[in-house]
Amino acid sequence: MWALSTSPRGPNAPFHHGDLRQALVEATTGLIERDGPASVSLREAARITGVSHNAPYRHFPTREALLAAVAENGFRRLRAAFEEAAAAPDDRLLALGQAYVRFASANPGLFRLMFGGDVGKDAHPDLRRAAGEAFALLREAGAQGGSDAPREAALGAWALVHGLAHLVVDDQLSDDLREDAADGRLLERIVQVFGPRTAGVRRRP
Amino acid sequence: MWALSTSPRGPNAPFHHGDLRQALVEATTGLIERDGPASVSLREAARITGVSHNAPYRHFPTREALLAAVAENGFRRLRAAFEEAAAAPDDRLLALGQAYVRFASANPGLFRLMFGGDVGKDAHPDLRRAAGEAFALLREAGAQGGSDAPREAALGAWALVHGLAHLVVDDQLSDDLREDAADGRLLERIVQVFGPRTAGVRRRP
DNA sequence: TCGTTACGTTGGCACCGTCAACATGAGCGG
DNA sequence: CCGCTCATGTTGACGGTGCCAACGTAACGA
Repeated sequence: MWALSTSPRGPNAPFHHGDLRQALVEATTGLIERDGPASVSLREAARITGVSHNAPYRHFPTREALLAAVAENGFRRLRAAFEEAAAAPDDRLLALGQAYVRFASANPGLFRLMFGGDVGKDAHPDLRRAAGEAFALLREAGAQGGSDAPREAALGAWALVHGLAHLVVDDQLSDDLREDAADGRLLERIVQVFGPRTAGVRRRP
Repeated sequence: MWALSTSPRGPNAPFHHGDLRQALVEATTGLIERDGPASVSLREAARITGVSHNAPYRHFPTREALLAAVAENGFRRLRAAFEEAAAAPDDRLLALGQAYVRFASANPGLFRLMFGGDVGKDAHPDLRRAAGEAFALLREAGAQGGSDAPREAALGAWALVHGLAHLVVDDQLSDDLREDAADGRLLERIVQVFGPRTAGVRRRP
């Protein structure tokens, strides 16, 4: 899905790259998905992009900053997925949850980077902001659930979906379950037997 | 909580350490809690333990094997916590969930190592076994929930608690929520508005 | 046209994981 | 009690990594 070489950049390429920053983010995204966030290397990203091992430092002060940019990009993509899911005519909250798990299944490495705690949102405010914007839709949909304890209900829903996504990306589920999780069926089944306790929330009777 | 130096081992310590393997596991556990699983170094663990940088290789074929041993130890401790919680007279499943979140709150680094996917259970069967044994109690308690879809109910309960634990260790919760999560109150409140939909699952009312 | 400056390169440092060769001494057969 | 064996620990080396410092290149505005 992710081409590791964004632009080969032959031996007599121009001195200036053009958009090295974006190229590095894309190359790193590919590396993360291939090797996991822990073993991604600044130097290899540079190699793939076709620049010297120190060029990245003109755009990112540190390796973690590069990873933060990749994670930030991930949160933007997650928000786009949420927006698409929120347009669904049926159960909006379920659709958002399914989008969440689907995103994690499709980009396990990226998901682990975004939520693995290796980047540290405190040191990267832009990352925190992007994450907050991604979850705005989710909070909004959770708040209008009609529960008498909306805070707890929303948190429970988030925890349930977040946990399911983690079980997928950390490979804790059997193959068939992982498959069912990826396309949303598993979450649908879970929600049928396990959800807000308040009255009349059974969707699609 | 974890002393980083297990035994200073002065300059004229005996050639043989005695129980280097265990000492390395303990030192590494401390390092993980201090710096996170990603930035723990074999050489520093050796330094702390007071041996040369290559001594660990007599006990662990690779850095990942050392981390796997630490994670395995973590699963044993988690199982002990489960056993203690299962003795609770009240709601056993809730008590197990609270123990789960409490363990994560008390050992965030270790929890991230155990579930972060950086170790890979496939390559370390002992780790997989220890994890399975830790969850035996949880599965058992989940199965006797009396739901008409026990598989989905148990998975939902696991996902909810697992997700809540991840939200804690990955620092996604506000301070007061994290505190409430650590001592089990938050999970109790969540379960009151969000739980199995089937009737009569409240044990010992 | 020419200087400023953003962007990229070369070279070096300390640290890391890992391999190979060697040193030590605990434990056992005699 | 001696001496051998071999598990355990040490020294030294190699390539790779993140990052720093110094330098080259060319895009662009005065």
